[in-house]
Amino acid sequence: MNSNKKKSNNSTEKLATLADVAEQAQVSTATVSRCLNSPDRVDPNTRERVFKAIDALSYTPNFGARAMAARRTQTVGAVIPTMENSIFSRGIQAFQEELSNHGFTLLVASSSYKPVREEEQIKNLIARGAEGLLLIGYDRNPVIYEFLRNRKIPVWVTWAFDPSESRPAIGFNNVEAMSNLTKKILELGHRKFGFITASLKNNDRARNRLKGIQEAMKKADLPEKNLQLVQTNYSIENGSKAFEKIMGAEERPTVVIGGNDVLAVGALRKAKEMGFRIPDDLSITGFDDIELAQVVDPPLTTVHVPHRRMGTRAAQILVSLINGEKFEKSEKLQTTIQFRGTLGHAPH
Amino acid sequence: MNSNKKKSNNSTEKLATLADVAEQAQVSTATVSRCLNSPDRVDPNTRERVFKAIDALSYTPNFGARAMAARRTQTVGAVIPTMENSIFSRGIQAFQEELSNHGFTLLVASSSYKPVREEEQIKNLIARGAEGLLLIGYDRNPVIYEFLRNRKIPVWVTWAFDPSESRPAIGFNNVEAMSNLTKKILELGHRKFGFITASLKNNDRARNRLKGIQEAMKKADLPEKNLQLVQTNYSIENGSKAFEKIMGAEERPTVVIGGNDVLAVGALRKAKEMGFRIPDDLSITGFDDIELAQVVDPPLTTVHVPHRRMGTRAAQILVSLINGEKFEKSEKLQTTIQFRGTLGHAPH
DNA sequence: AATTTTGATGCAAGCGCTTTCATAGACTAG
DNA sequence: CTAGTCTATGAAAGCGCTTGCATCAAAATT
Repeated sequence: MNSNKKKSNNSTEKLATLADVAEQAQVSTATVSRCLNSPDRVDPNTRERVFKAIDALSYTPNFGARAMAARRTQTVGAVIPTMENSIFSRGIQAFQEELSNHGFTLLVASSSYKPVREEEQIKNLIARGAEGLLLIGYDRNPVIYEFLRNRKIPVWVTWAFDPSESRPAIGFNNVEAMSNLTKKILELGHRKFGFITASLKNNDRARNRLKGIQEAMKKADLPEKNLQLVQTNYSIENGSKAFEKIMGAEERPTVVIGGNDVLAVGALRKAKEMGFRIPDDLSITGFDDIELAQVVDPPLTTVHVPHRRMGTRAAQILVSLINGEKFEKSEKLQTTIQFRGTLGHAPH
Repeated sequence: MNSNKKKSNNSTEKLATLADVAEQAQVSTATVSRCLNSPDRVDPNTRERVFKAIDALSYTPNFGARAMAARRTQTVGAVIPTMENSIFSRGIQAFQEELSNHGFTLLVASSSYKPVREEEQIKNLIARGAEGLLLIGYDRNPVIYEFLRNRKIPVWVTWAFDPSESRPAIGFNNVEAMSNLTKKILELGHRKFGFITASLKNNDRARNRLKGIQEAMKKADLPEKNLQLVQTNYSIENGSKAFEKIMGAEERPTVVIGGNDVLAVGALRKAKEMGFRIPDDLSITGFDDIELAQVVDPPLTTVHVPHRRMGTRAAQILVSLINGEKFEKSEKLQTTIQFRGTLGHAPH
């Protein structure tokens, strides 16, 4: 293009490097490096000179170069399905705090619930030097696991614990959690169910939650047709739409179970718009117990998940793994039902 | 330590490198590199051999090495105050989508509203090769700006537009937005105000929102004491507490303005708990118009911010800047008042 | 006083890539 | 048939750092 592109910004002069600092401080690059990485191995006077030079030159170490030379990045990656709502934020927050305690940095990426995008992000994180990976749920192309195994990158699955899966994980049993909730719902006399879920494809957590409902229903001798299912993407708006769809059917359920809180809240909103009194005319439940659940009216009855504990523990495990410790056991965390205002007796 | 630490995981065998691929495919490293970066510059047969080798070895390029050799990272960084609620998520989502359209990757970090942490994160992003930076609001140590200028890293401020600041930005005028809202509130007869805000320190957006209220009140000849102020951190819970505090005072306001939706929703929840009928007994307003605002009951009257447009445009600007184009003009986006159910006439 | 130990520093070899420049072969044109 | 033009490839020089090894002076030990 035109020549002024060359002149501007970052093109002309180069940024300060370790070598520049070394020169300015009249020491070798080795010494500067030591100042940065093990300051006590260098004489206080020299150190001061070096730091002065660093300041003067606005020097920042080049992470890539450092990573390459040291063959360490002190970085772990996580790819979560979405950052748009706060389903994962509390857990990830705890994850990163704990990592930070161990001197690690977290790189997060999101997949938008798309397998292809997840794969890209995984590779991207690896390329950026992630020494360990946190992934949500089990479901993904085995090729990825194989790839990761080849590259010897420790991986840990979270947000799920499924005894039928061999891969180690830390999380809760989605089948059990949902089955427990369903039992409570059954006790309250409900016999016709609606379930709004994320797409079941590529989502073991969603499938297992469904399974939990189905198992509990079966135990109560309810036929499958008593469960009306709608799959959609996680968003409040979609929850509303799905709710409308369910209520448009001839046989209306007396309870609508949300695959997560976001969906449930969407349903709740629409339900109120449509004039349902909650929980007298209709019950609604969620899953996750994010902050949202407490601010809607009535507050949402939901399954409480120990997000923070999950995140913290996951960090500890991953750090051990990276440090070369063997570690193969899954850990199961308990969920509890958080009774609030949206679950009541079946009407009549 | 014990020797088995050495043996496990990533220690023993090394990962495949470009050179390994080259050897396996019987070509030079240059050719492999070309296969990756400009595939059409290499013979189809060779290319196929190379890709086969890449697959066979589970090779992934080392980002750090590439960045160093190519002196490009195609990465931009953003540091936002928090990921815990969705205030920034929509804007950042749009930001990243647009970046992605231009072949850039986004690295996000969060500062937890702490200046020190923000500085760390900025340096971290720079170290990781961010070629441009998106920052929220103007307020920060000038030293940082100076540092960034030295390093020739393009920076753009967003989520704010303040004509009195010289630094270029894209965002909305917080003073104006809040002043407009306040005028509406005044028109409805309110004379006593409560304002729940984030800490005013290091937060120009919060300060300007306050200023907006104050200006409008002054224009209406209301004394300063008619505005009761509580500073707290952004969270629903804190919003509730702040609300309690405000209502504990002898002179109760007839309207409580939330510095953002999260705070407002916390106030709303507590207000209902305390038995206020909203908006008959008391009005409440928010700021941001995040999804949360629509699901509370009554739905929150708030200031709508064009998050997505802001993010998209910010990405475009930053990309231009990185490509060496000159670009110094701030852009102002319009906010609108989103009237919903929590703002009504002053009681009596 | 002679020897050993210690501490601070420098030298230089890489880490895994990109890219310039050179080369060699295959074509095209005169 | 020779000169000129392409095209596909390789050799090798770095990019900015860390770190093992060597060096040397000063401190500690004998």
